Amino acid sequence: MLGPITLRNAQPPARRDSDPANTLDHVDRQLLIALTEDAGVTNKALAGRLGLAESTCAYRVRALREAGIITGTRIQLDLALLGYPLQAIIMVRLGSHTMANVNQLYDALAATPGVVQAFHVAGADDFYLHVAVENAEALRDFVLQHVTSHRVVRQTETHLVFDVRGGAGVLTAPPGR
Amino acid sequence: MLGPITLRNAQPPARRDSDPANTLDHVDRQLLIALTEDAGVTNKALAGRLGLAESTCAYRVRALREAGIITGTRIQLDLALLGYPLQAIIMVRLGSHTMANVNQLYDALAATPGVVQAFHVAGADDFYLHVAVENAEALRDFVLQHVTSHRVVRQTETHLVFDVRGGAGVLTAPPGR
DNA sequence: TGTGAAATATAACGCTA
DNA sequence: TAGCGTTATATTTCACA
Repeated sequence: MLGPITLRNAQPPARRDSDPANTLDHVDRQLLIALTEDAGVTNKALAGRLGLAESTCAYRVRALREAGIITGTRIQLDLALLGYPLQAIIMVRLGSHTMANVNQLYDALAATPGVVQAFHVAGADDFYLHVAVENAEALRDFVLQHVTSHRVVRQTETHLVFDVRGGAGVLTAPPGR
Repeated sequence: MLGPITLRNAQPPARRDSDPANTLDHVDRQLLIALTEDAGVTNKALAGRLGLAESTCAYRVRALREAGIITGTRIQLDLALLGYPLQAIIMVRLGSHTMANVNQLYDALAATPGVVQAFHVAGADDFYLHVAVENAEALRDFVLQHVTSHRVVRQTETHLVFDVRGGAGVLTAPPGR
């Protein structure tokens, strides 16, 4: 695996400071695309796929991590197999929008078990919560116990999720190239 | 890295068939939590953290993959650093809901560059698209060129995303244990 | 970019409880 | 059946040319 990196002598990331996107060349882009499809690919396979030397490939991936472009790697779980087959988007609207209220609630909601992702958004609603639960009853309990129980929450709206898909992402069509 | 696996003789996943969630023991749970935090952790470190033998640790992770609980690993990208600092949720409502219409549009939207995630939902709206774009102009163009350009799309509503966070996930509080 | 050597990870095996 | 330790193989990492 292209694991944690500690650079000792070289200083690769200097190049992507002020305008990172424009310093990403075609090879970097291809690397990111390949790694987005499967982060578990070995350096050898990755190098072979792009026609790079293994040493070069490892170096560039390391540089992408150092530059902060790649922020980490996550596993993907089958939530249904884990016993949480029901997903929903819960839209949360506050009654009071002081900075403290908003931030505290955001922290609390994101830390609530069952929350897969939390969006802080502009507009009439304040947060969208993507949650996964065991069943309809658990969903009701989730909203009552962990969302509307917060004083600042004025209103919620729960939308059942039939399906979620990872999208194409941003890397398929180079922006300025 | 706990990479792609090709089992040759052993058949580990037999145990989690009919009721997978209930066969997940505490060790599996801890493994998934650790891997969710950082999928790039080495097997050695993972084994050490949980107090398992390395061989056992590797075996269990492999079994989780074989069972389909772990469906893959993805890298996380800093979208802003990549030149896409603006994120939005676009709610999409159709005018006609034939199965073919819905599925075709879902496919098309998910495959559109810039789409990070696509939700197919119940209710008045049909899809929520989480998108990342270069700037406000690109967002407008995205909606006009890639969403409302589809005939079946009756209405869209775009909500700016201030911030997204990964939530606590489903694994922090064991369900039946 | 390539090479080689050391460190590490993985897969497979046999043994134990 | 699950866990452990060992071995052989594969892979990564790092230093140097």
